[in-house]
Amino acid sequence: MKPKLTLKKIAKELDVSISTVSKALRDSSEIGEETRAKIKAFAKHYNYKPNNIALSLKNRKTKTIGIIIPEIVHHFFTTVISGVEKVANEMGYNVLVCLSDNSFDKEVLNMEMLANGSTDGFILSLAKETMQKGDYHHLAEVINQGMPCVLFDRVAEDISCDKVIIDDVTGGKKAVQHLIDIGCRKIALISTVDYVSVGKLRTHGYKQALAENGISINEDLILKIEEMEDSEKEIEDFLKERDVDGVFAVNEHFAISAVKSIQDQGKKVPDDVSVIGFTDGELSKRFIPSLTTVSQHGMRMGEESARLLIEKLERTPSEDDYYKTIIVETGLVVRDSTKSRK
Amino acid sequence: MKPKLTLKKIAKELDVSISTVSKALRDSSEIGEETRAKIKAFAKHYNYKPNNIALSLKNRKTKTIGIIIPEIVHHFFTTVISGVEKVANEMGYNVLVCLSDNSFDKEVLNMEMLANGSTDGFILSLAKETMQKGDYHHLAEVINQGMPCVLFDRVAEDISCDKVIIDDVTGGKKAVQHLIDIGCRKIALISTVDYVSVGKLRTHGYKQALAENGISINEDLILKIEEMEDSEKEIEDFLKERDVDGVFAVNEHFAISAVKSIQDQGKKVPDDVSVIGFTDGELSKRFIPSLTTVSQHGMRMGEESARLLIEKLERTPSEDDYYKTIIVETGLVVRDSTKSRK
DNA sequence: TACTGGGACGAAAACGTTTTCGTGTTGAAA
DNA sequence: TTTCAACACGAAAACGTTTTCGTCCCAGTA
Repeated sequence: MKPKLTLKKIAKELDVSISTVSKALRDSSEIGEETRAKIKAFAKHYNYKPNNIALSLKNRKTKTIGIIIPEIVHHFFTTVISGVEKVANEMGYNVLVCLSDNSFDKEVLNMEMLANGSTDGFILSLAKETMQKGDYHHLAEVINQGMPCVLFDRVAEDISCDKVIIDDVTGGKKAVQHLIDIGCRKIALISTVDYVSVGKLRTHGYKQALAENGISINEDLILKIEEMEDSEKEIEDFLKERDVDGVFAVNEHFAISAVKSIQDQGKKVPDDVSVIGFTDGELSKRFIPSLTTVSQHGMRMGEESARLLIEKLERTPSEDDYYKTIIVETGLVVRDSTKSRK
Repeated sequence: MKPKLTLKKIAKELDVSISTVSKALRDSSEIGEETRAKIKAFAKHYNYKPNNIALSLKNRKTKTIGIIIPEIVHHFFTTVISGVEKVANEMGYNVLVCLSDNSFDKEVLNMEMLANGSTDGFILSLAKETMQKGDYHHLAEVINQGMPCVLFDRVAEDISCDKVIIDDVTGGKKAVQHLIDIGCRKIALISTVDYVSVGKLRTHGYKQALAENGISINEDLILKIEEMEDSEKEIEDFLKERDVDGVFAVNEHFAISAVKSIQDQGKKVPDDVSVIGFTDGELSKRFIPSLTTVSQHGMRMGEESARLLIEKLERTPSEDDYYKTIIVETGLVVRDSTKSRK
């Protein structure tokens, strides 16, 4: 086991000064042809690599960006990470992933860690608990310290920073419009509680689509789910007592639970009831019947977020500073769970 | 925007020396009651947090561990990350996630980054390409430099370091034994090419189970898939021409493709053919019929890996050093895709 | 011969910590 | 009055870099 090589050791070995070694390795013209060659050969032979930590301290930048997500065992978020990683790597950045577990406290903790020099900036999707509390002081504080920050998907209106979101309203509208187009009239909505912004917005879209098509909104056809754990049963109970010909679910899981309970009732998807989900994941794709969904392009969102962040990092901070919000458009992926009933 | 507070600034502000501030904040008895209180109050009020990078440089440890995985959009790996994160956080460590994209070059690059001071050690599952090449010099080198390292799931026999694996042979055997127990005799295997260790080992288990039950091994019932992309079609073609009553697939995707093509042939799962998969993911759980699988306990593997790594990090390196291999046992989760045919 | 300029290199500061080892002041013991 | 702890604090080195500014020497010019 040989300990890591440093400039100092090279210097001692070759009997020159540290500065000379540093300059030689960076191809400074200050150093004579001969010494330069000697030093570079030595460094190469013993596989010298500069110490990242020392560089970070010196340059006051770490070349790593942090990303904090509510949960990792979730297809959408992993595709986002994937996108972030991709452009980060292309631009020479590392990615530090943290999980908030949807907990406010963990989110605060994570941010504190990342803000204390570990990263140059970060990308964040808010924890459910944070949105519920509506407490964003930790964000404001870190941003105020000059740390660039990009919010994605689950964002807070009143925080001023870059954002990458999808147009949830339009996405929801698109989904419901599809159901209407294929002839559904009694359309149920399975959503989350309102403090989760995406749930609220998609519900908006649902209502808009109905309104625009002259279909009256029946609040009894709207289910709002709080706990993922009990969702399956709740959905089953909900659908059992209602006569619907279309279901719009705000995520994959709800959509699948809906399909199941419809089938359990002896009805068929899509023949009797059409079902459409949100977030295009492996589950939707491979389920039987495969699910029609509104796709969220997580990869693209990750890429955009990373690009936005790095752009900000590599500019002088003063250069006309303003915050962008990028809206990545949703797509409708029509599969087997919806079918025209004309 | 206020720039970050440092010891130096506090010192200047309070007109004491840097050392005094440092000591006061660390509650050194060297510093008088009064000054200590004053400094701590000031630091608290202005929310001083020590700079992680400087600490890392000083202590020569970063309190972060790296994890390199072949792909993140994969349920198993995300559960592993989840496990790693959990125990890492408990022990006060951060987690730096890198993706090798199953590419040898990216794996090498990632390791070099992580090894240059960014992390204290790392956790790794080999890229497919790496296993194919059988080239582990990058690993050997980094380990030789004294960086602790834990391999999980896709490991290399001839690298000496800690390892966390499942008993793939026994897992495969367990699966096939289950099929045999419920009365299957013509059992197909859908596996990966042999250089992916897990594919090879599970194939072993398949053969062992057959042998132990006096069923002859028919190589024609074994399919080895190279490219994920074409897998669906390959499986379809394979199953179309063969008469089987049971299928053992080495992952979720293959299992689902198998179910689909069996159904396309007009046969029923599990009535005509029982199907069992490997790796218990969301897909298996929510598919209809839900899949019987061998569960791999990714979370546990992540936890064990992290524990192993941190344990090594926090011991003096000389203290009787040896390498452990932890085998986390697989479980059989019986669901709707297998059924006794007696 | 005296001066100048530039080539080749080294010393030292800086990034933000921690820690070891002074050093100056006080109060009490001799 | 002298001496010596104990106390409270500061200076400086160290971690591994990069970079600015010297410094030295030699060759070329006046």
